[in-house]
Amino acid sequence: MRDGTPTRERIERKAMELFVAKGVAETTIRDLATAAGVAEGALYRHYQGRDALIHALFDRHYTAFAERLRSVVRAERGTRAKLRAMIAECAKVFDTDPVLFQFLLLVQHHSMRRLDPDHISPVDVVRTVVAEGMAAGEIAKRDPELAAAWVMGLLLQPATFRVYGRLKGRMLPLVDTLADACWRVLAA
Amino acid sequence: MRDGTPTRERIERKAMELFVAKGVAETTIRDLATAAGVAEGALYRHYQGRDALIHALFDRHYTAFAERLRSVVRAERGTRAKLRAMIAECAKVFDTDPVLFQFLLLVQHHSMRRLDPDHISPVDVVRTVVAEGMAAGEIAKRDPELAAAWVMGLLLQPATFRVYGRLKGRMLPLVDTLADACWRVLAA
Amino acid sequence: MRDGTPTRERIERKAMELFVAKGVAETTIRDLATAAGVAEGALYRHYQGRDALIHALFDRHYTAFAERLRSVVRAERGTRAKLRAMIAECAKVFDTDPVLFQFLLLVQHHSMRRLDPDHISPVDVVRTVVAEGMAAGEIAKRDPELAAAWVMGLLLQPATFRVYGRLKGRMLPLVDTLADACWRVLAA
Amino acid sequence: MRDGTPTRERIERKAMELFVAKGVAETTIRDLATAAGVAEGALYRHYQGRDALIHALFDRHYTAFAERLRSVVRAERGTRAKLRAMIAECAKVFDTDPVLFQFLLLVQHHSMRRLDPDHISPVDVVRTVVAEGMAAGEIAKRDPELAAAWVMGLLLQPATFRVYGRLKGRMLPLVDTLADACWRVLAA
DNA sequence: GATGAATGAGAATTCATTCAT
DNA sequence: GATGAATGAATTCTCATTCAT
Repeated sequence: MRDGTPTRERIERKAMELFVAKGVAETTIRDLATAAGVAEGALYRHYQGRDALIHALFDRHYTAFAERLRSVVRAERGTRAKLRAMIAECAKVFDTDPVLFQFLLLVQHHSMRRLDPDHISPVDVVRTVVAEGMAAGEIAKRDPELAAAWVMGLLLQPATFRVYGRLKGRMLPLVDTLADACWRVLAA
Repeated sequence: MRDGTPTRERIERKAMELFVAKGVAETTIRDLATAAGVAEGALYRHYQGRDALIHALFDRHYTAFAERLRSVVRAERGTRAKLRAMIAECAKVFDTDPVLFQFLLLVQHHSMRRLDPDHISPVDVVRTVVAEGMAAGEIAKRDPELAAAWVMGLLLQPATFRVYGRLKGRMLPLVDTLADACWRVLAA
Repeated sequence: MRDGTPTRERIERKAMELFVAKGVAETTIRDLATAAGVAEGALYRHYQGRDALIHALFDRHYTAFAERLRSVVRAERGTRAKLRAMIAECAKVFDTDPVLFQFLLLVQHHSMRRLDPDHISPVDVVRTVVAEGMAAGEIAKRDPELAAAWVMGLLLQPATFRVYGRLKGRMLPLVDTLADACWRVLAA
Repeated sequence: MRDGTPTRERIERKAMELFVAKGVAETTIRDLATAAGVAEGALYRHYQGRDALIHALFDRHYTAFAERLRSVVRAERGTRAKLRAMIAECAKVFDTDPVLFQFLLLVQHHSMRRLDPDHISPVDVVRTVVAEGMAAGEIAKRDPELAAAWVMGLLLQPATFRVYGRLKGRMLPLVDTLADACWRVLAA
């Protein structure tokens, strides 16, 4: 332990930072080892190989994030409140740990195709909320996949703009604005 | 010319297909040469190197696509009609040439970050339309970047879902649905 | 071509020499490349990888040697003459190209298990000769595999002793001695 | 002691098995540690390093085996009986402990080449027996190294065929057959 | 004595690019 | 313009050995 953090954790944190900063394909084992302050070979005690490390990282955080969403959703009553809670949770992550948020954004382009199918994904959580909202007559009936896509698009595209600098400032103050936009799109 | 198509065009077409199918970073010169039916060295007749090929490809199509959007927008009067026209144009590209659509809007690569700043981008076109709509009082006044992000999110996220198989069918029949959604989000 | 020999041939010749001199497992790609006078990467244009190179080399020479044996056997009439011809051929190889002979000796410890089963092996040639000799009543009837093992043992063990320096001199002068020994063991 | 066997013995037994099964060069310290049920570092308590382990293992058993041969030889009178006794002893080892037999006589490794010169080897025992047989006029006079090679070849090649599955069954029933073959080859 | 994470020196492999033909 | 062998610099991965616990 170079700085008190267990090696494995340090590797994963630095890996996430590098993946976000340079891209997954552009980050080498050497980059990871240097950033984590260990020898290259040390990574192979913790992961089978580069791909395994990447996959483990995506899998774990993607699932953990889905659980977080599910948890905040469960704490609310009514579709609108649930949507708002999800958006607030995302905004909180974005503002508190932008690296994690951006890392999760990368998922689409990498692991999505080969994620453990029995793990739930954030998309599933959104989909469930809107599907239940339709069943309850709170929002208009349509393909729940499309509705879920809209919710995600209304949230993720602004986040992406923020990442690329087109939008400034934190996301948390935008929560109500974003939630309202979702509601206008979905409402019955 | 192996099949009547000039070499350069064949290279670019196959390159785009590979970039979309495997990712830009994962596609090697050898892959490109094999797919295009030429020797590896031949690529260097046409481009300075790998990066130059990627950049040329992206730059050309990205700008052309922006021009197409600008052109359909110019043909319409009124923000709602302009938005619908842009969405229809995107849907047309998505259905006719999904490879091009993914290459331009969904595939991650470095070229996205370092576009020639004097070239307009599709995002700029969208931004201009919503900004003008706000100025004309047709849609609610807010940060035009945010509004542009919403329009793009409402379009691109469903497209992404289609690519990954969560949504089925073509995009063209969805045009009105998508345009309506945009309108609900933006309208004054 | 560094010395007029095509690269691929040069690689294979040097590889054989190194495998015999240092052992297969102890010979690195770098060793091979250096000996052949090419860059390490160049090997990968000719072989998929290290294992493929080794396998190709064994496979080719083992099969070629079996063909040589079959050919000299076909030219003779009578089991005794056939045996003598095989032994003479082996001795000739041993004296002319000791590296090749030793390389073939290595086969047992490597590729034997995974040789292409439709290729004939030197062992098969020997086995066929003794089996036909038994059928013709020229040599005693017994398990042809055992008889073949004996013939090979009487030949290969002296060869091995020569390699390790326990026996001196060339093999060719020993041909009649070896053939007689075989005959004493096998004869009816 | 994981299973009652002292650690050191367990390591050596498992090492021998792995060396025979995968080859000496192909067996890693990790393989050895895993098979023996100890940590990698623990091996260094017992041996200076990998090579020392291999050497110790080979040296000890090779010498012990030579002693066994010498002992059975001493118990017999007459060259024919001595040869038969050696062959029987080998067959017994082959049938009882095939791993040991293969490790000593069939597996290729460097230790074979750098044996302590003051230790006798099984080959020396054979050589002595045939040399004495020649001196006693019991077998034909010729190069004793060649005669020793023949004896070993007539024994080891069938053993090799058994290992690779060309011959079936145990070696012990073959003892007389093998001894007779040796005798036919060597006899005056 | 034992553990297993960590090291560091290779080893195999990949790949953009060059160049003789 | 075209070819594909060759280069050489990275890159991933392996593994004997060390060392703090």
